[in-house]
Amino acid sequence: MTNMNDQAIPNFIPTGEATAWLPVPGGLPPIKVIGTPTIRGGLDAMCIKQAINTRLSPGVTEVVLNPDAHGGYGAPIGCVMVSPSHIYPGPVGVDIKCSMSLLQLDAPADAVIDKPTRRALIDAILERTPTGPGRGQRQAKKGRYVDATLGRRVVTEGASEGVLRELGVPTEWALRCEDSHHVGHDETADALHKRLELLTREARQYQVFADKMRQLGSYGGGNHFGECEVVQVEPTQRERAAVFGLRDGHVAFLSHCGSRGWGALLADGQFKAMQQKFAKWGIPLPGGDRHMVHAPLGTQEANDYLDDMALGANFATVNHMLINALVLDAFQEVLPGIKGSLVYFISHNIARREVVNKSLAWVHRKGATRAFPAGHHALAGGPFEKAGHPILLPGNPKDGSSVMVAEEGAKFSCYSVNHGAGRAMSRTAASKTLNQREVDESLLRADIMTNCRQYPIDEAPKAYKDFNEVIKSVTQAGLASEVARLKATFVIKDGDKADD
DNA sequence: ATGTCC
Repeated sequence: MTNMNDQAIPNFIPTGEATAWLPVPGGLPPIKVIGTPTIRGGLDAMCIKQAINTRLSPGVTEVVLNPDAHGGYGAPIGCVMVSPSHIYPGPVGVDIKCSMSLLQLDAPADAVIDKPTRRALIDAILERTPTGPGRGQRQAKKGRYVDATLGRRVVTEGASEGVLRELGVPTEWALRCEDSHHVGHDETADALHKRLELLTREARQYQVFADKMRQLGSYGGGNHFGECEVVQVEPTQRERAAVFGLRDGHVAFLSHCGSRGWGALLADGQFKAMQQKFAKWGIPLPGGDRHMVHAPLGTQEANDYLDDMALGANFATVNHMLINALVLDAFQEVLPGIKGSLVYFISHNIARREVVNKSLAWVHRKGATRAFPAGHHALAGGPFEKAGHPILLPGNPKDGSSVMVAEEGAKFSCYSVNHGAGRAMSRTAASKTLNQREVDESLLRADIMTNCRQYPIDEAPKAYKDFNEVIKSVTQAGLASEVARLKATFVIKDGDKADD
C-alpha cells in the first residue's frame, strides 16, 4: 500500500459539477476525472499515481478516471485508457471480460417474498452454479457437463448458435450480448484455433485447459456474485425500460462473473511473457511497474495478447450465458412455469477497437463499462439503436444496483462509465475495521438473505464507496441516466460453505 | 481475479 502522507494532494481542475481535469507532466492533455468533489477527495494515492503513470505510458492518448476508481495492478481499477498504437494487458485487468448480466423474470416481487421460497431458490441455484476459486462442475449436482471438446468450441466461437444450442442456452440471448463472440488479432476465429493449439500442445497443458473448461457455468470468489432483485423503474424512464425488457415491480437476477481460472491463466501467461521480453530487450517499464508491459500493434507479442484476450473473453461470455440458463432452470424448478429473458450482458474488463475522436483506437476498459447512447453508429441495426444499450452497475445489496443508459455527454468519457461502486477500503482494512456480526445483522435487518452463514466481511457494503454518490457523479457529469434501481432480496456469494 | 509466488 502506498503511504497517503508521502503523496502530494492532486490538483484537480474542476470543469463542471462532477468533472475535472487532472494535469500530468510533459505537456500532455490531462486525465479526465468523473466525480463529485466528495468522490474526488476520496480517491486513494495509489489510484492517482497509477492514473498518471498510465497517462504517461507509450502510445496512450486518453485516460479517464471514473468515480469508482481505486488502486489496482498497473492501471487503476475504474479507468479507461485509449491507445491507437499499443495494447496493454494491465489496463484490461486480470479477470478478462469480467462482466455483468441481468435476467428479467416474469414473476411479480410477491412470488419470492417469503423466506422458504427464497431459501429454496438459493439452494436450487447453488446446486447448478458452484462458487469460488477452483470450483466447477464437480461441485454442481445439477450443472451441465462441459468437456474439452466443447471447451474448444466455447473459447474459439464464443456464444455462437451452435455452442448455445449444445449448452441448452436460448440462442436469442446472443443478441443481448455486448459482444457475443470474439475473434483473433486478424479478425478470424482461425487465429484462435492456432493459438489454442499452441497453448495446449503438451499433454499437461491440455489437461489444465480441460480442467478450466469444467468451470463453465460457475461463479468465482471475491466480488463475484449472483443476486435476486426487485426492479424499480424510474417513472420518467418507462419507455427505455420497455425497450430493455425491464418489468417494474418484478423479479430479476443480476450476475457478476468473469473468465474464471481460464482467463486468469491467460492473463498471467501474458504478463510473464511480456515481462520476459521487456527484460531481455532492456525496455524500461512505465514508472518501473511490471504490470504496465505493452506491445505495439502488429507485433507478434500484440497479436498473441489479442488472441489470448479473445480466448478468455469467449469463455467469460459463454460462462455468463450458461449461468443465466442454469439460474432460470433453478427458478423453474422452484416456481414452475416462470419465464425469463436476458436483458443484457456487458463487460467491464476488456479492450475493444472503437472510434475515438474520429479514428480507430483500442479502448481499454478496466473496471469501466462501455456506454453507447441512442444513435451511436455501433448500435445500428440492433435492439438498442434508438434507446442506447443497458448499462449494468452493481452497487451493494443494501442500496441496490442500477440499470443506466448513456446520454450524449458520454462522448466526453470515450463512451464509458464506471463499473459499480468501487472499493472504499482494501480487503485487509475491511477485515480489520468492520464487525462480522454487524455486517450480518445489517443484511438481516434489510431482509436480504444469503447463502453464507457469515457474509464475506471484505465484501460488506461498507467496504465499498457510497453508491448513490457514484451514481450522482455519473448523472451530474451528463454521461448516463438511471433507468431502474434493483433491490436485492437474496445474494449468492462465495464464502462460508455449508457443504465443506 | 486466480487452487492466490519464481
